Amino acid sequence: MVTDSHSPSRRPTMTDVAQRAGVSLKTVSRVVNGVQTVDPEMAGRVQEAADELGYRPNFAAAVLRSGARTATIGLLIKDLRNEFYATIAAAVADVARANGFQLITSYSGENADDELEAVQDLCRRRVDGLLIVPTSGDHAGLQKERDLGTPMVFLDRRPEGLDADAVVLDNFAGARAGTGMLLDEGHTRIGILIDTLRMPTMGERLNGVRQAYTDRGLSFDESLVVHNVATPDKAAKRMETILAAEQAPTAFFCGNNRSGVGALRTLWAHGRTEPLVCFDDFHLSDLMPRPVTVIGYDNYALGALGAELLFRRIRGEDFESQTVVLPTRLIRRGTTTDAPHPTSPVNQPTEGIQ
Amino acid sequence: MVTDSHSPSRRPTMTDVAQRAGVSLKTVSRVVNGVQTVDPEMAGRVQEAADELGYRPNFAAAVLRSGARTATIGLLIKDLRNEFYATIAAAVADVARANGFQLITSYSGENADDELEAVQDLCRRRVDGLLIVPTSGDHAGLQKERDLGTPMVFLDRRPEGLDADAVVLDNFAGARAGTGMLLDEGHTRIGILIDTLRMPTMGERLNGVRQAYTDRGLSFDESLVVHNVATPDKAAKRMETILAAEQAPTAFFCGNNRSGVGALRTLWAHGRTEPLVCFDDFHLSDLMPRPVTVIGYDNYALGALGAELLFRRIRGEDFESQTVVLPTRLIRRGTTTDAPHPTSPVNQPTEGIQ
DNA sequence: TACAGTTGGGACAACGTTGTCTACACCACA
DNA sequence: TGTGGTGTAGACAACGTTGTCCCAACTGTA
Repeated sequence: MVTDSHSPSRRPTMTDVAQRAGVSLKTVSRVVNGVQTVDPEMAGRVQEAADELGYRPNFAAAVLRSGARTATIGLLIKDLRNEFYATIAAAVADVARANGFQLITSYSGENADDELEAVQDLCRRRVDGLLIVPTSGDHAGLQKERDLGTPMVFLDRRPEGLDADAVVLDNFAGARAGTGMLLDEGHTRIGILIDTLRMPTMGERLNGVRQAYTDRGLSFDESLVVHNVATPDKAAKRMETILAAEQAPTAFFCGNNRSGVGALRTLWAHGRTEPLVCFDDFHLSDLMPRPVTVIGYDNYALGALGAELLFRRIRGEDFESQTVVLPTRLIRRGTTTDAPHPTSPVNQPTEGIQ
Repeated sequence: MVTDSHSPSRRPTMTDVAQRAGVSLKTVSRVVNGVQTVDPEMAGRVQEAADELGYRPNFAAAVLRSGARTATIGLLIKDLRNEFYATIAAAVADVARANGFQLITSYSGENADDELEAVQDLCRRRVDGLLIVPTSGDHAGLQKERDLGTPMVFLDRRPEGLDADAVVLDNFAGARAGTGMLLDEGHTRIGILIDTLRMPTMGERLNGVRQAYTDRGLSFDESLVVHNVATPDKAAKRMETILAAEQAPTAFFCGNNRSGVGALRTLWAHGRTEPLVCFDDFHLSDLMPRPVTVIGYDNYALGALGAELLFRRIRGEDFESQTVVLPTRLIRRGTTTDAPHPTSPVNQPTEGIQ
């Protein structure tokens, strides 16, 4: 049997460095942490030994002993291939970096159970805070984790059954303005394509649509609403049916960019020119063959404000749970000029997109 | 002076649970880890105590003691707002999740020093592996970290001055095919817009352009190459000058999607119809007012294959450093049908985009 | 009743680091 | 020469967990 004097790939520890430099463990600790009460000659020797061995401090051990922060936040988010989520992630990453924190990006899952499991894993890792872009409905399960001392901020959707901060969009006002524009242009039969109403944001947008009708003393025909349009492909298919119908709408409102893009594809494939308003701006929407009016917002700010809020909590600031509502902006293309519309007051972010 | 019997927000530990359940620390450990040699009645009592206190295992402490993996990988990447990087990040996130790992997404920085610093921070945190989408030129500084036991895989660019795995695109073949198409259509004055040649990928693409000329016995006019086109705005501006020139090119080749999008903007704003080939596909490129031919590739596969490679290393597989070259595909729009072109052999990924 | 074998639970040390306390050497000053 | 202060370094314990070892209590059998 061969005795291996040292396991081959074990990382060197402070003890190894101390031995090599002929000093105590604690002195190495002092040098590594830049404590000034070490004789320069000795510090030099220690540094040399550390370099030779390729010593790298074990951050987790230091955190464990000192009770310091892990300097890590978690982000629960769905699909980074989606421009909307990717921009949020970019904003959060920027703020984390500015604060010297690392960011763990985790999947928010398909339902409340997945979400809870992901949160619990991050809590086991003792992240200092969590940003959650929820997919599920009920967040009551997370209350316990928050009470246990992990601050949470929700992005894009208000938490349900849970007392926590949030940064959301003014979905109602945005949809109201977008629909209003179409109504004011004389359209009364507006086809509405939305994703499932289990997403509260969709409900808010649909209510905004209804309100635009009410504002003008018009009645809204609920049969013009097409539900569960979750993907561009679905939207494109549904549009085929809609356009073929006898009394086809003369204009369209799409609840998000996925349905919007799909609907446009079909519309243009048939050479149709019905105006379409899309909630969510999307990349290159200004380069499209026909002007696309969109309801845009500062997506980056959504993430950045959420992260800032979280860091205030992490720094120990204590305040009532708050919900920041970000304004949307109707970006008219090809009709009149861009015009902002009234919305809930909010500290307007200054960060630009791109 | 008030003695605080227990600090207010300290998380409960195994010791606390043990005390409450009236068992030993070790028994709690056994229950938490699902060891079967515990009396069910006692296990129940422990579980109950743990639930009441809101006990959450300290993952870092467990890793420290047991010497297990941190089950974490690091991803160094630049700007998630860029569709190219976001897709890579999404792929890496998916593979990490499939392996039960968490993903720390960190910024790869502007230069080799930033990059090294980011890598070192992740090594202090003892990530089990690193995926790097490099921005800098020289990676020799990372050799040490790799030797110390952190496997690394480079994405999109080959490592320089460092022995490590990589997954890259066949930039040369892609550019050659794209330029070849324009030449075969009869264009000989092709304007070339590229970013800085300090990006080796740009050099490979430019060489592909040159090769296309050589293939056909044509000579390439280097004065048609516009360098340092780093943003869409820059591309749009440079195009203004180019179009105004006396002997303007009759076709264009853009080195990446940033320059491509900017160039198209100016081209279309002037109602020009010169064909343009763009390296990198981009979102909605098929919905553009005029057909845009692009050199596309499976971006998601780039990230996924890199992550798979990394996990093989993490699992302890030992093999020579390898570089996987992903094929590109010339996507002709508005001219003929899509046609793949010959390229280096590689196990073709099956994952689709979106 | 005595003994071996099996089962379940606790005591203790260790992972790699830092906080606290103490010890020693040196200097200045009385 | 004694005293006190300062500057530097080491000993020891502790962070929250798990691995190892051992012991007590059962079981079944001769």
